[in-house]
Amino acid sequence: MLDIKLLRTTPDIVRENLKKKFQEHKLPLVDEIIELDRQSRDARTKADALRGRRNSVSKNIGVAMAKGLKDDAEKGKAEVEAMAQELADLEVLEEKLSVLVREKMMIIPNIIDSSVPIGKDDSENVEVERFGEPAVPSFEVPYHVDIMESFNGIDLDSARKTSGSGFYYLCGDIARLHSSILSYARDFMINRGFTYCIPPFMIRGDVVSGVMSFAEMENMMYKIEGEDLYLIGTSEHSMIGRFIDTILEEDALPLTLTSYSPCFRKEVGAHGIEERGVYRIHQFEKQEMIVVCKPEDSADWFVKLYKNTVDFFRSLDIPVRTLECCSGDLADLKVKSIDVEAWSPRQKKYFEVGSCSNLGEAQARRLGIRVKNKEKGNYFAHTLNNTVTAPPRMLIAFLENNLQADGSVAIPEPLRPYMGGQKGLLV
RNA sequence: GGAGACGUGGCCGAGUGGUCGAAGGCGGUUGACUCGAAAUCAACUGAGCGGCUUGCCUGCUCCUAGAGUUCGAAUCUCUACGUCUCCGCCA
Repeated sequence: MLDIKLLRTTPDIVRENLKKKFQEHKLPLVDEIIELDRQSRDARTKADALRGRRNSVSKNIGVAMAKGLKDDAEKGKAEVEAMAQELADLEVLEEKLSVLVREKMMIIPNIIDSSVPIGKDDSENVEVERFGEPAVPSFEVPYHVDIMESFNGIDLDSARKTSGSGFYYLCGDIARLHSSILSYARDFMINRGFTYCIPPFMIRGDVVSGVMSFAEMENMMYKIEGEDLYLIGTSEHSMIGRFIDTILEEDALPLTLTSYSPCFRKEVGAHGIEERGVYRIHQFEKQEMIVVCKPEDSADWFVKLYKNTVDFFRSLDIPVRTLECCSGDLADLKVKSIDVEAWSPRQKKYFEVGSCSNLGEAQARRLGIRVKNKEKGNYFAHTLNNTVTAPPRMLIAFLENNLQADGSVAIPEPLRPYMGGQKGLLV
């Protein structure tokens, strides 16, 4: 959500941005909003004047009553009553217009960063950089479920019976690997100065509607029957929700947080949920990073954030690349976004394992996350979020890249302490 | 789950129909004193939106939310939501 003042004063910036995002169909909205905003302020001004008059007359009635001047008091009452209908009508109009302006403003996308590549859809996303050699071994790399099964590490059949498709039992060393990766990811981020948090895994409806659009809510969130509670789709939901309607002290910034949570997603409309395996599932776990900072710092934090993920994967010998989201594929709330993709030696291509986003002030404006400042006045913070790692999907990359010719899986050095010192998993 | 209490500014807390946007305190900022923001004293210190004469100007809105009573509501009525305490249950 943009500042309406930006639209009032420099509508061309907003129009230009719409064109860059290939949303020409929204261009008429700009003038519509400007006109509605003008009407809205006009109604507001008139209503304010009437309310002001009512307030002062009412005060005088009090004074007159105290002095026992009955006639003066009655005269005042009559005057207020006379303007009551006009005020009531104006207030209805005021409400109607301001809701309309807000609704339409919600549809206007955030101004994208000047560095975002222009493109229509995900086919035009741009590879930024590769890290590590995307090697293809001489032997054939099996499907990840087969690798897991070779260690008796997964039971999808039972999960289907108990919970349906899109769920899994991880067992033995594979389950241990899953937990180890999360623990390592947690410590990795703590070592980089982030504060570790475990947030609520369920949140109330008003928080949900604050942090996502209605469509997302319908397609992603599981609701607890009979309660106003939803299972979180990512810890970002509860981590950002924590700051709704708060005014932060400037010197408390930046907030650099890393959070763990299970994540629950309905994945309505997403294809591939039926795919056998743990690529797209209803339940997974994730180590996340969240930054709340001053506007001038968010661009730097964006780079730092995705580099953390790159470094994390590289420390586990997994080749990755960064793929920048082009203008047309960028969600409306985002200023800039980059995916971290891991190399799949089996598919001989990269696949998404993390997503780093700079939301600018858009999220903060929606949620009322402000920073206290006497001179400049309070302002909206910038918010960013990024995945450290999200197993079990991450395990696909891990197993494929660390698989040896004999079917064993090497455990990279940093992970060994979390795996009881094992150097590898033997079949 | 049963019973009761309560929801006021960054925090604590007063306020039961009329200069109440709200006493007092804590915290914060600034100034004085000082070698020194240790102590003391003084002043200032909620948020949002609008107007113009852009001023330390002015108007409106906000005391959980919504509806109602009234000339006028933080204060009265209703509803919803939330929180706390005790009991029960439980890792």
